[in-house]
Amino acid sequence: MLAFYTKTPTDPSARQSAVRDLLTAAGLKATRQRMGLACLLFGGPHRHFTAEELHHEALSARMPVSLATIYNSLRLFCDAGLVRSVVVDPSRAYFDTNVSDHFHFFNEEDGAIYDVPDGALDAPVVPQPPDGYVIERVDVVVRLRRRDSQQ
Amino acid sequence: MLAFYTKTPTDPSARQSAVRDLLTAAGLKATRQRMGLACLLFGGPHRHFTAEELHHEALSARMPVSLATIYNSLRLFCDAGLVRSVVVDPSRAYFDTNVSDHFHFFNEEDGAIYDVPDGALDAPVVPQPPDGYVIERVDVVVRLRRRDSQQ
DNA sequence: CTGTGTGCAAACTCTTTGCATAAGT
DNA sequence: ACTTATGCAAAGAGTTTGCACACAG
Repeated sequence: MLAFYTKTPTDPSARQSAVRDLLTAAGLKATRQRMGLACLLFGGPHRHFTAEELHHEALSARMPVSLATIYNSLRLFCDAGLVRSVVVDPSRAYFDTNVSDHFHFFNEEDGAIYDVPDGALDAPVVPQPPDGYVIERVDVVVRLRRRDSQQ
Repeated sequence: MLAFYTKTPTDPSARQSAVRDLLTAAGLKATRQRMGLACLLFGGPHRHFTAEELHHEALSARMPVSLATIYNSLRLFCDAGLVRSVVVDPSRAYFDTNVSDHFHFFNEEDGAIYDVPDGALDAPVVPQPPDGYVIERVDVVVRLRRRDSQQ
């Protein structure tokens, strides 16, 4: 999938089939809606987004998709490892097209998420998990506030 | 507040007034419901809980409180620094009576939260925040899975 | 063709809010 | 007394689901 990012075809039809391959390789049927969403998500640089944002974006791009399908597709993409969820806000689900290990800045005031640049934050030393458990993932969220914001 | 934990009075009426002091010191009116909730939360060792759990617990302890009041009180306690929120699950708000800096294990399967023992995980080196922002907090969540659980 | 995905609307969960009543200082 | 908190029920957000129709393989 990384390859997809590093050499996304600019030719529309080649790109179309690259997206199709991406989906089928993940074991997903290449429906019109999923193709459209995958194009939006994987056609450019990595990004963070909510279901709602992706929905608006799809509608703006003249891809009629229902919000329910957005949620369904995102769950499938997540299970397939094409995107990952970012848990930063208890009231909204965020997603990230960058599924590699990395950490996040989160601005609670406007809901913006940025990647912490690689190396800016030492990978935490993984602690011993409780007996009988294995570590699935270590999430690090650096919560931000505008410097001039009062509390 | 730490003092409250290290020397919670066992004498009921002394304890009652310790809880009252805790609330008024935080600038909160000491109502019956808040006193009851504060007793449940701060009377023993530190704990993690959801609004729903606290509600059940209060009802079991014969303290009739509405769920709305639980939510209102938790928000106030949070603002007052008596408890902190733990963001681990996009569908539920968790709270923690331990407001000091520490990290969490989270078992997604049953929703259980444990503290990572101090020293088991190096405090991450705090990265340079984006211009104009200051770091409010660094959250670290170690997601767990049962060793024998398939995916 | 056959099975799966989609859209819509309605259900569902968690959380917040409005308003009349009750309680704290 | 005066002000603020409470309880209830209803509203509100975000997400999921059921079912009829449409579409991909």
